[in-house]
Amino acid sequence: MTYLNTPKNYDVSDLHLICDDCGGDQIIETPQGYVCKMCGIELEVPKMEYHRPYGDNKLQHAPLGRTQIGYHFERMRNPLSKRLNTLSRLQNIKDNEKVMANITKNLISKLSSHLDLPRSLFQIYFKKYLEIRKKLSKGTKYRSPEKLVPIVIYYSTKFRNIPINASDLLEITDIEKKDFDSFRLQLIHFWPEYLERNRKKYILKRVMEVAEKYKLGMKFYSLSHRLLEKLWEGIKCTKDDVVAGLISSIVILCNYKDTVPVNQICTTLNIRMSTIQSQVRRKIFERFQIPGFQTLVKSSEILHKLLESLDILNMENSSSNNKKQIQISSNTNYNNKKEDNRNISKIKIRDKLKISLELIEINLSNVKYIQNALNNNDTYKFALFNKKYRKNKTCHLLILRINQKIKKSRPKLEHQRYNSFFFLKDSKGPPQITI
DNA sequence: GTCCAACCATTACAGGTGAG
DNA sequence: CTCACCTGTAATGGTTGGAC
Repeated sequence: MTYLNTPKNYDVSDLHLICDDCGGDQIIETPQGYVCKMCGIELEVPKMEYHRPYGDNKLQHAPLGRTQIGYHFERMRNPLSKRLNTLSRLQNIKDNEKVMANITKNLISKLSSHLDLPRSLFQIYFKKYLEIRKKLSKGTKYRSPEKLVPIVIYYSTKFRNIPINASDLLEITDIEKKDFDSFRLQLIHFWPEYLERNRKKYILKRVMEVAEKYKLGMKFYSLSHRLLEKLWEGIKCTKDDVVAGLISSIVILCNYKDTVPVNQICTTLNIRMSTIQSQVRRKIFERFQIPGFQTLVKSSEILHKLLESLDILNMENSSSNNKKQIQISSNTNYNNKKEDNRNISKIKIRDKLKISLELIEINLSNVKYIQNALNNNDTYKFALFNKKYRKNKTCHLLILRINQKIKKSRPKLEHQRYNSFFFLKDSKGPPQITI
C-alpha cells in the first residue's frame, strides 16, 4: 500500500494514479478518497490528510483543550523541562471516582442505545448504580462498572415493568451469565424493594406485546388477564416470561389454535416451548389432578374445558358471580384497615371434567408462616399478628389441617410470600380451621 | 392428481445449573 | 448427592408448493 504525503496546491493528475479496476487514469479527489471517473470505484490508495510540516525548532501547541507541551525530546531540550514535567504530572492527576463515573455514564449510554431503552431512564440507572456501588465493599468484583451496570440496567428496567431481554444484554456486555445470575441473590440486600415490584403488570405487558405482534386483539388480552388472576398463586413461582408464555399459550390453544402456533409465542417471549409444556403438565394437570395429559397441543381440548369451568371463556359473566367472598369477622384487625380482613374465596371447578375438587384461596394479612417443629405433614401453621402483639408480644395461631386424601398434592409454600396461598380439598365438608 | 423436497411445528429427551 | 427447573437439540410429524 502506498501512502502519499500530498502538499497543498497540488493537482491529482500529478500523482499519476491508475484505477485498480478499469485501469483508467481519470481520477478525481473526493472528501472520502480518490475515485475513478470512468467506473466510480474508490481507489485503494488512501487519501492522506496534509498538515503543516514538522519543524523541529518549534514547540507543537494544540490550539484547544488541554495544553500539549511538546514532544518528549522537545521537553527534555527545553531549559524549563523539570518544571514542565511537574506541571504535566499535576495536570494528569484525576479523581478515581470521577473517572469511574465517566466510564459508567459511557457504558450506560452504550447499552441503553443498543437495547433501545428510553433515554429518560439514564439518570435512574446512574443513581441506582451509585447507590448499590456505595453499599459494596471495596475490592468486591461487582463494584466494577462492567459488571454492575448491566445488572443495574436489567433490574431497574424490569422494576419499571419495561420488557428487557437478558440474553441480548449479556451478549453486548462483559459480565458472564454465571456472575449475572449469582448477583440476583445478593440483590435483595442492596435493593429489598425489588421483591415488591408488580410482577403481574410486567407479565401483562408481555402478553400485550404478543397480542399486538400477532394481532390477536383485546379479547385475547382480557382472557389472558383473567386467567392470570385465577391461576396466579399456582403459577407465579417461575420467571416472568415463563408465566406470560404459559397464560398466552393456554389462551392460544383454547381460542386461537389455528391463528398462531404456540412455538411462535414462545420464540417471541424468548422461552422454550418445552418449558411451557412442563409448566402445563405440572401446574395445571398435576395441580388440579386432571387426568389425560398427553402433550401441550394435544391437551388443548382439556385446557378448553378447564377454562370453561373456571368461567374464563364466558366474557359476559365476567363479574365474579361464582366467586364467594367470605369475610371472617375478627377482632384482630390490624391498624383498623379494611384490607386486613381475611378473605376466603372459593372457586369451583365444575363437573365438566368430572372432578369434585374445590380450589381454596385464603388471603391473610399480617401473618407469618411458622417453619419450626410445630409443623408436620398434616397441617400448615401461621401466626396472626394484631395490636395485642405490639403490647403483649402474643399472637393467635392459625392451623390449617390438610385433607388426607389430597395430602400428596400439597402445594409448596414460597417462604418469601406467606400471606396468600392455595390448597385443594375434596368436596366433602369445609377445610378445618383452628384459631 | 400425485409425488417429493423443503420447511416449520411439535415432541422427547439429555444435560446444565443451582438450591437444599 | 438429589431434585427442580430450564435450555438446547435431534427426531418426528404435518403442511405447503413446485414439478410432472
